Parts: sequence; structure tokens; C-alpha cells
Amino acid sequence: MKRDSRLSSVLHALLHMAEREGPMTSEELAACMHTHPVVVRRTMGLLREAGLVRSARGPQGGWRISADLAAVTLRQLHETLGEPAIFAIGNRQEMPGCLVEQAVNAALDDAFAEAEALLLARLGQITLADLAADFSRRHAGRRQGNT
Amino acid sequence: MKRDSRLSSVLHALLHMAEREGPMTSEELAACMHTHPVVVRRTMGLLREAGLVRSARGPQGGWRISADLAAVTLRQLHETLGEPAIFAIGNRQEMPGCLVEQAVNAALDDAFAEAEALLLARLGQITLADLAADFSRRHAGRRQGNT
DNA sequence: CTAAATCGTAATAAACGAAGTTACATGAAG
DNA sequence: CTTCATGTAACTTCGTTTATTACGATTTAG
Repeated sequence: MKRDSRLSSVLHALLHMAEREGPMTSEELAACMHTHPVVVRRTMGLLREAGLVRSARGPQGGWRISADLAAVTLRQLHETLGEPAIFAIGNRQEMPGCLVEQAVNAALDDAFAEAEALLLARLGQITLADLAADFSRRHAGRRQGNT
Repeated sequence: MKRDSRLSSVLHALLHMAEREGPMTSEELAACMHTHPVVVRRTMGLLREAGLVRSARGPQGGWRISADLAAVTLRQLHETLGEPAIFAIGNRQEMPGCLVEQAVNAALDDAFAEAEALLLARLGQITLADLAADFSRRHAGRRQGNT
């Protein structure tokens, strides 16, 4: 299945931006994420609407973070991306008339809702600052090229 | 994203089969699940390999359950279906060289692994018998057409 | 033995959504 | 006014799931 990797993408982008003084262009971000500049603009555009980053056009333009790293959680980013579907498994019909299917859906929905709640709670506990700190730790540990 | 609905499908099928004395043909199952007979055979074929159902060809043939409803958990069915990917969200690259991406992946993988563990544990607690009982309860409650 | 019912399965098409790409408009800096 | 950069719509590509077609194999009835 084709998985939505935008959360992973924006985290990668934000952490690279955090490592830098000046703004980064879509082209630079695209290069380090192995994707296309337009994809970067599309995705980062959502973060801009949420006030997490700012963009500037023209020479010396690009993207920069406009939020406190310690105040932004992964859950918030997930929401900013439009809360895409978390599960790749689901019910056949959402509102079935068949009682058998209603019983099946109820059981599955319950289990999935619980897992989703746990996941969102977890994502709500992790901030960009946590990831940046983890990156620093890894960077101090190994001396290796980064994208 | 296109969600895998086979677990929901086989549960629907198994519960309908449980409500019946004789075998059900692929065509009958397909009709009550609003799908195609070949899809039914393909999916039920996996359950047959696992010994959960048996199939017979020719007139009076069809599918019937060959396992104890109380002994089959939803987790077991998930495994029987080949443990399809649970999440529709994932990392961009699984084995990145970039340290930033490694930090991002580590955090996300952790959170997702926890949610997956919870979900599988939940599915492991629910048996077909539980669903059948829930169906009976609904059936007794409302007097309504079933597929 | 033949005909009909039914599963078994491979191959192909359709449907869908994410990501990638192209094209062109807009705005800022020098 | 030229260049650099974002903004965005439109379209293409790609991967996955489900649906469909086609044909083969097996069982029962008469």
C-alpha cells in the first residue's frame, strides 16, 4: 500500500531548517528529502497556514521556522496536515444495514479507535525540540555525512 | 488511501456462515458482501489454507466453517490474511543515511510500534464467538432485515 | 457418461490516492 | 527589468486493492 509519508517529510524538513540560520529554499529542501520542490511547497504551505513556518519570495527567500520547537508536537503536525487516515485497514462499508456487518464494524472500530487514541497521545508527547535533541545526540555520537 | 477491507470481509462472511446449517457458495457470500465471487474465493482460500474453513466443489458444494468459533481470534485472522500493513502513514525511507531522518524515523517508529502492539493485543482478545454473540444481541434488539 | 454446479487460479482491467512533474503566474531584491 | 523564489492549478506516474474475465478441475445427479 502507498503510505502517506508527509509527516515524516515535514519533520525532516523542519529539523534541517532548525539546523540553519537563514531560510532554506524549496529546492534545497527537496534535494535533502529526495523529492520535488513543488511537493515541498505544497506540504509546507499547510504548515504556513498554521503559522508554523513562514515563506518569502524572491532572492534570499525561502522557508524558515516561525514557532518554538519545544511547543510544536508531532500530533499538531499531523493535524496540520489534515489528519490523514492513520490505518490502512478498515471496514468495507461505514454505515451498513446488515446486522452482521454492524457487529463486525463495532468490534473493529473499537479496537482501531483505541490504537488511534494511543498513537495520537504518543505523538502529542513528542515535540520538535525532542527530535532536534535526539539528532544532536546522534550527531555527537557518529561522525557521518548528513543529507 | 485505499484501505484493505479483507478482515472486515472475512468476518462478515464467517458470521453469515455461522448462522447457517449447510455450506454457502461463493456467489451467495459475494451477494451478501456486495463483492465478486472470485474475490470471495481468493480471500476465503487463505482461510482454508489455515484450516479455518473447508470448501467443496460441485453441486451442494460451497464453504463451511471448520473451526471452533470461540477459538478463533481476530488477530489470528489478520495473520491468516498475511498480516497486511496496518498503518497508512509511514516513513519516507526505511533505512536513511541522513541522521536527521534517522532521528525522525526512530521517533515515529516507536510510536507506531506501540499502537500496533496495542491493536494486535486487542484483536487477540476478540473471538468469532464474541462477534456472533454481539450479532445475536443486536438481532434480538431490533427486528430488521439483514443482508 | 454427460450436464450442471461449483470451486481454483491466472491474467488483466479498473479504481483510487499519493507523489511527482509541468506550466505559468506572482512578488521581492538589486 | 531581470533574476530568484514562492503559489498554485493541471496533469502524469506509480503502486496497491478490488473487480472482472476466462478457463480449468472436480463433484453430483440422472
